[in-house]
Amino acid sequence: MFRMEPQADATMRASRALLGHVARSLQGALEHVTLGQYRVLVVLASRGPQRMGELAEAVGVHPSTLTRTVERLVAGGYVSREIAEASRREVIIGLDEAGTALVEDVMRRRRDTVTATLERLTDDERAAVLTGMELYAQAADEPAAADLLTLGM
Amino acid sequence: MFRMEPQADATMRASRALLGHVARSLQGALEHVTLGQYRVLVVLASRGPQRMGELAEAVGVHPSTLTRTVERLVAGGYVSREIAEASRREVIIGLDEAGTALVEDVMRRRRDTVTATLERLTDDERAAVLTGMELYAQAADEPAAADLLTLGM
DNA sequence: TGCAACAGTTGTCTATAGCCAATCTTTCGG
DNA sequence: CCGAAAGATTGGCTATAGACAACTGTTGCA
Repeated sequence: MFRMEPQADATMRASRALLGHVARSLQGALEHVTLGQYRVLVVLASRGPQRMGELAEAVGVHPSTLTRTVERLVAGGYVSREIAEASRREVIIGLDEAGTALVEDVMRRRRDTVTATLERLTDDERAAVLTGMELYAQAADEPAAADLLTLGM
Repeated sequence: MFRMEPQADATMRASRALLGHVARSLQGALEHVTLGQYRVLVVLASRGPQRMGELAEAVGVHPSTLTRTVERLVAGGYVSREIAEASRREVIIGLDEAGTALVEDVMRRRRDTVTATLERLTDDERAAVLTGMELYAQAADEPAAADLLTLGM
């Protein structure tokens, strides 16, 4: 029977580092929108335009709550809000320019930080990181979208 | 000139997986306290008892905001609040039982998820993950506490 | 001893988030 | 073509967070 602790420890340490990078990438965005609002943007970025109902379901809030949140996002130019062609009682929310830019900016920052970290390593080390990260990512369950949303991914 | 993208991609994927694990570990706690309140608990867990002023500074909020937040945490039995022996104008906040339990529970869940992920790998693969994670953790700047707090780490 | 600086709290205000119930419009089925 | 169901919004309420200004009590120093 082997001991899991050393690996788990190393992974927890690396997770702290990675999460520090994730967190830092979010800081800028959180000066413009709240975490809850950012979560809406992330859903739209990954799933494309959505009906209010789907969106509320995806984000996990009451439809009436989403109405107000979307109201603020529209006011900020982050999302667009239009009546569906097919059915006039449905309302479709989509990412607008500011929203797209915000999400892309966060991703770019995150990626830059990761890249900067990797650049401190030698080629061999970098290859080892690649292998380790790929294995971990594969072994992990596909992270439930709902889980990630908690933290605005 | 080499291409950084593959490594950065893999690392971003792994970060999503890890972040999913972090988020899931937080879900339970967020049924009891808000993310902001949890951040206070995390600071206390990592730095030990603090003065109100230090704590407000660490969490990055106005002292008056912290007064109210601490009020709620005391009411929930998460933290203790007592006047400093040395100076009666200072107030020391410390983790109480419920607070300690909450933070430990989150950490335990997180660790369990990581461990479960690693258990799906062979010994060799696990060793490769260990190596990769350690290299990345070393190369990363020590994550600024302030950054981690954004996500309640 | 007396005053200035320090540490926190309290009062007041604004913004966001969250829910439920009620309402309005639209769509769909009989 | 009429009533029920669907989709979203509005009104009303509570809780949290956040800031600033004003205030209270405590230290420390001159």
